[in-house]
Amino acid sequence: MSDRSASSPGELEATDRAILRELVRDGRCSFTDLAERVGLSVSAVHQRVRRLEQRGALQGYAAKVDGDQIGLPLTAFISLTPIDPAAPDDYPQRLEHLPQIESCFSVAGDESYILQVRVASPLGLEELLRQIREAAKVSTRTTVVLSTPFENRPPAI
Amino acid sequence: MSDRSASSPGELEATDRAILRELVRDGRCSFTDLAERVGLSVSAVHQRVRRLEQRGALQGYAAKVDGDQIGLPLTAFISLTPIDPAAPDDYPQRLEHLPQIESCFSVAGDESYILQVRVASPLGLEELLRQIREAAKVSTRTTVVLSTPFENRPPAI
DNA sequence: TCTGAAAGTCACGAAGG
DNA sequence: CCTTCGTGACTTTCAGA
Repeated sequence: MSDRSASSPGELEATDRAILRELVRDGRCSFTDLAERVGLSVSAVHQRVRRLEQRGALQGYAAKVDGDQIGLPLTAFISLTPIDPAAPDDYPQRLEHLPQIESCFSVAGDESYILQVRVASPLGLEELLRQIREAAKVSTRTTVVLSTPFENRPPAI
Repeated sequence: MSDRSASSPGELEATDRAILRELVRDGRCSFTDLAERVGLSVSAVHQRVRRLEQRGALQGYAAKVDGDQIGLPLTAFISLTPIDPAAPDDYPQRLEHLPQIESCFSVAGDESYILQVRVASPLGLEELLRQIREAAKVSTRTTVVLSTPFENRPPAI
C-alpha cells in the first residue's frame, strides 16, 4: 500500500523523489544504475521516469558546459525598469530572441525583470544592453559577475 | 588537417562545439544519435566526449526538474552586503552548507554577492534569511521571483 | 584522430500477477 | 504498480590505418 499523492500537480512520492535526486546529480545515469540506487527493477524505474517526464516533473536533461571554454566568460545580471509604465507587459516576448539572455525572471521589487546573461566580452555586454533597451523600451541596471563560487547546485529533493 | 586550437583552456574546434550544442539541448542523447548529427563515427564521438569531459569543457549532466512539483515553488535573489567591511571574505564557505542556495555569485556593484535561492514558502524564505545573516554576518536585500518566462536556455555555442 | 568490428550492457516493450 | 524475460539497440574497447 504505497502512498499515492496526486495524479498531476501534487506532491511526489518518496521513490519518485529519489529518482529525481539521482537524475539531477547525474543526468546520464543509466536506468540500470538508477534501479539499483532506488531499489527497484529496471522496468519499474523506466516506467516511473517516463511518468515523471509526462507529468512535467522531469523537464529535460542538459549538459553543463564551461562558459570560459565556449568563449562566453562574462556573466551579468540586468534589471529592467519600464520607461513607459503604461506600456503592455510583453517584455519576455520582446527579449527571447536574444540568445545571450539565459534566464528571465519577473520579480517583485523596484525593478520589473531580472535577466541573467552570458557574453564574450565587455563590448558584447555593451552591445547586448543596447539591444535590450531598443527591443523592450526599458532602462537597465547591470551587475557584472566577477566569479561564481558555486552555481546550479542540486536542490534538496 | 584539422585545426587544433589548444590543449587545455583554449578555444574549441567546430566539431567539439557541435557536440556540446547537442548535449546542452539533450543531455541524454545517445552516442549513436550524436554521431549522426555531427557526421562522425560513434567511436570518434565517444573519444571526443571523453576528451571534453577530461578537459573540463563538459562539466556534467543534470536533469531539469519542476520546482513546483518538488515542493520548492518560491525562487528569490538575495544580495549580500558585509556588515563589517574589514571582515575576511569567506562568505561562500559560510553559506555553502545551506542547500536552499542554488547559486552564489561574487559581483561588482553596490553589493558583494548575489544568491539565487529556492524555498518552499515565504516562511521558508524568512528562515533562510535569518540563517544567512547569522552565518555570514551580512545585511540582505531580497527580490522575490513572481514568474519565470524562461530559464537556463542553451547558450549559442 | 579517425574507422570498423567484437563483446558486453542496456533500453524498452510484452506478458502476467 | 510491480516483476521477469527476450530482443534489438547501444556503449565501450581495441586494432589498424
